[in-house]
Amino acid sequence: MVEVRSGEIGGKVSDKGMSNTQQAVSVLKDLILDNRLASGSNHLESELAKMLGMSRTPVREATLILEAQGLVEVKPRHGVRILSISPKDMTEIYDILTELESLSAELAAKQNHSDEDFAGAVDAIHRMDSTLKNEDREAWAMADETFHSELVRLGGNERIANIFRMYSDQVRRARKITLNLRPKPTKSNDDHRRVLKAIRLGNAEQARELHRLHRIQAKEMLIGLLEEYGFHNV
Amino acid sequence: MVEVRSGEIGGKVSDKGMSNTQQAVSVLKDLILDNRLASGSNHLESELAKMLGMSRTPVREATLILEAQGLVEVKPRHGVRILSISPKDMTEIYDILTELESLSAELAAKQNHSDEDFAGAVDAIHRMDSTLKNEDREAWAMADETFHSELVRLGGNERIANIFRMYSDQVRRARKITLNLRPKPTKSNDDHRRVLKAIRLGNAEQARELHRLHRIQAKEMLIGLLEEYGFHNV
DNA sequence: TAATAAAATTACGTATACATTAAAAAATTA
DNA sequence: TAATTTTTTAATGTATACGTAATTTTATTA
Repeated sequence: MVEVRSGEIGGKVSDKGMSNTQQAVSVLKDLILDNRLASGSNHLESELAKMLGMSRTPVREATLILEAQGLVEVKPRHGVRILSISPKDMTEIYDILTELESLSAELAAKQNHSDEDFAGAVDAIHRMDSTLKNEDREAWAMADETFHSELVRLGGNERIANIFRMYSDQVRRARKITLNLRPKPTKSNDDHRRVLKAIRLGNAEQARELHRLHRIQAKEMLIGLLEEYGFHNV
Repeated sequence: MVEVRSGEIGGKVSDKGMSNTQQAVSVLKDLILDNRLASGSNHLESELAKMLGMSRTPVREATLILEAQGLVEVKPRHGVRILSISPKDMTEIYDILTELESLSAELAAKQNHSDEDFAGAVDAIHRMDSTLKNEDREAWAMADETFHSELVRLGGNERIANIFRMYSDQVRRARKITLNLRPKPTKSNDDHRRVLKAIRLGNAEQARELHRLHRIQAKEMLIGLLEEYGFHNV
């Protein structure tokens, strides 16, 4: 049995001010995204409670929150089921992100952002370049996600940002798998550069369409890989 | 003090098989959407528990779920705050729905739906026509929401359906207010007819763009009305 | 009186107890 | 043996108890 608490395995260093419920959400999410709670597996409330070193009450609350976020399914008397992601799920999520990120690009282009506002996105692109040179795909993926997240932030729609975070969590496992199967993502870096340029020039429609295309291509490659390699549930 | 339980005021007729937590979610949601729990107001867990005739535990769980759905904010020691909707919130939500519904129209057009599949949408349009003739705007709004919901269903992306439901709930109060301020929504009916036609003809790009335009116009009118009449928080 | 400190209140977060009921196991019957 | 019924087990849903800490009230001081 795994004993998981903040300072030990859980990950997060500082739990200060966090309620047990919030801690449980955070730790469970980490465990799920790391695949240490395997997708498809079931876990009783009491088991998780023992694992997290707290009573059932906050664990139960956490599972309800995670269920609302789409990471688990609470099935009475069968425990909490860690949801897996199928190619169909990936398609659904990528379709949504394609639309909402493209809209974000459009909205970002329509605003009067300062150079400072773009610093995060510029830095992300730089890191994508350098990590790609070093063949560090793990780090490249992080920088890539940062760029997308910056794009969404620049768009200024907070609800899109929430949706983005939620679905990024859900597809992380699948992305990790395809990361080393896919060809070297040189084009992604170029795409991002072009999108950012269009945004900075205030060219909303172009930014939107460029990003949309980028996303659609990324989706097709990813789904293709998942199906080609037979990952029907991740 | 208001005593709210299923058969009495709560609304839902059958609570069979529903846990108290689920009932609490359902009843509280109804109360919020009906504005019987006013937006902006705060309510202690114990108050809601007494109101719903159950202990704090399920009520607390319900508020966490409703918080994850964006209807309330849980503020320790200040109670549960019923969130209000500002024009900015409306803009955010309508922008999201515009994209996701337009995508749904596109996806629907790309599928091979039978006539039966379209029955719901066709019926909704008929009801929009008849209710408009009878000047029954309340009923018109219901039919309109049904059409949009059918559109999303035809698109086949379940996550979009979830997002749609969630945000429809959030904007219902605001829509109700503008319903009698707006001009007679004749054009909406025509728009829907055209979108549906494009979908049935398999003209994905046209369906997408038609619906997109429809949504953008609806949004601008709605936000315009809210601001014109000074509804800064609904 | 206004500002500060002390005391009282009380809402929340959590643990725990327990009834309910679904699932599993055992016993019975055909 | 296979199917059915009964018994047992145990996970959940809910109520409740209670410590903690934030807030409010009261008292004290300048």
